[in-house]
Amino acid sequence: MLKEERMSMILREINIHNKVLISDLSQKLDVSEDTVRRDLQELANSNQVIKVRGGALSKSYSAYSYHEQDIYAHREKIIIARKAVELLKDGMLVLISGGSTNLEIARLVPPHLKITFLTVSLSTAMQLLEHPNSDTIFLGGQLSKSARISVGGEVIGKLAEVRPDICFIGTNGIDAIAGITESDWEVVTVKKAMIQASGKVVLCTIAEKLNSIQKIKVCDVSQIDLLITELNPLHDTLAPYWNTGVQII
Amino acid sequence: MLKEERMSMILREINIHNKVLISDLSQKLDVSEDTVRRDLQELANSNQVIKVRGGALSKSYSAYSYHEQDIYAHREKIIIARKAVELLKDGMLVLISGGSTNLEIARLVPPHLKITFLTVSLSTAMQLLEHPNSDTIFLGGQLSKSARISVGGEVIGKLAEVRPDICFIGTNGIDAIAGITESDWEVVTVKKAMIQASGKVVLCTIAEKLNSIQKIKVCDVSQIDLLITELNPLHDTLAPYWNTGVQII
DNA sequence: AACAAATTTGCAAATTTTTGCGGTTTTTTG
DNA sequence: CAAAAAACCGCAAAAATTTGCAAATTTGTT
Repeated sequence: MLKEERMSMILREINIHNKVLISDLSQKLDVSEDTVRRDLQELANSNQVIKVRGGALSKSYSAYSYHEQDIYAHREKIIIARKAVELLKDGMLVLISGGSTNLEIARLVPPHLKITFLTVSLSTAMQLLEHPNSDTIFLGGQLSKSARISVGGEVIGKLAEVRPDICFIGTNGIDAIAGITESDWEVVTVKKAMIQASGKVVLCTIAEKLNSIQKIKVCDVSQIDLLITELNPLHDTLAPYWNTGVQII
Repeated sequence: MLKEERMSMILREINIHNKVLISDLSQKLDVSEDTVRRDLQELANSNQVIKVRGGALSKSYSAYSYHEQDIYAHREKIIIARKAVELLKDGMLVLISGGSTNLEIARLVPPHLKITFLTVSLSTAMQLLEHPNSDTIFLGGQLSKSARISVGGEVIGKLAEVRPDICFIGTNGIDAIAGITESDWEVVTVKKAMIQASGKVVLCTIAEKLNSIQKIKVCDVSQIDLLITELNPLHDTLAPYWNTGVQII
């Protein structure tokens, strides 16, 4: 294995877990702990990670995260993202929205895939730029301060011109009867347009959001093709959704 | 086997796998490791691959990329940004490009100002979102991995539809005779359009970049309205620009 | 076709970089 | 304070690169 390859695997590991242990890496990469230590030192020298005793931390974990609220329910979101990236295939046109779950998906896109991503989220776009083989297109427009995505007519217009194979959206509210609901009018408008545009709609959300209702409706559950949570599809919590026509994984 | 034939096979291999080992190639192509090494060196010199010890990596393999989080010449850039934000007035439509100097400007926009910003840079946009009173509009399009800005027809088209009061751009090369020059064709195209669109063009650059020339021309110095560096306008280094018609502060 | 010039290739020796390991020092933790 | 874990140090083996050079190959010209 090339040194740079090894170091990029370390970086990737740090991006995913926000931390690494020297002992883990040594085992996983099949090199001595000293080598891992030297690699981490080098990455720290070039300001790419933060070296700490026993391992290293993601820079974003300490420095950047003044926006991103310390990624709530990170573990669950990783489980969801792992399921989500399974759906990706070479050559796809993929629409991906904002939110921390989608950001996690962007992090976990397998490096070898060649995909064209469309996004409206600044942080998702930044993450996707790290991917070696994929193109990213940002659908521009007025930026929403709260959601940190572009909203308004400009985006809606663009969304009417594309036909993505698949679309990943998150949500703050989903209920078997009330459907998908949000609290921000502009965000709802964009999500509606995203759902309208896409061949297959995937909703990714932690189980906590199940059975919660917000003020503005995005769509019915039946308009979602696939629902991804961190739970087993047969878990009781998901029972209300078993007969809504949506596939659950 | 012809040399060019061999080198194109190497390139293909790199494009498929994102990396190659000299030992592998030597065996597969039935030439000595030295020959492969020289080939890779040549491909690296012409900027087609990234040479590393033991093999080479695809250029797009950004994992080992050095996106400098720590800002080079930060002190100087703050001086420049302080001068730049003096130009901002309530109600302006301001176009602002990427680069660390412009990011610094975005940081230092006085909180009370009500401004509408247009930008093509992800990091600048993120910074501008922190501003309490200003709106930010992102001009979307295909994102350039290296420059981390949107490029291509989509952006150029949008730029033709707006008429900002003022535009802040940075550069890697400025020379009194050669003009403003850059090394990335896509970036040059966007900057040209930005200059074309704007009422007043402000170039912000650290003195180190003065009198350096890159490969592709953006415009003549005379097309710039205002040049901002960290130096006193009467400093010797700026002498070549005194009679170019550009105002210096 | 022949031949000289220029380029390319392979080889071996010298050099540099990387890596693992044992011993020592420093830091953490109870 | 003492035991354990991690980091540091120096060294030697292994791997990769550089360099000089001669042989082989390609190119251009008559």
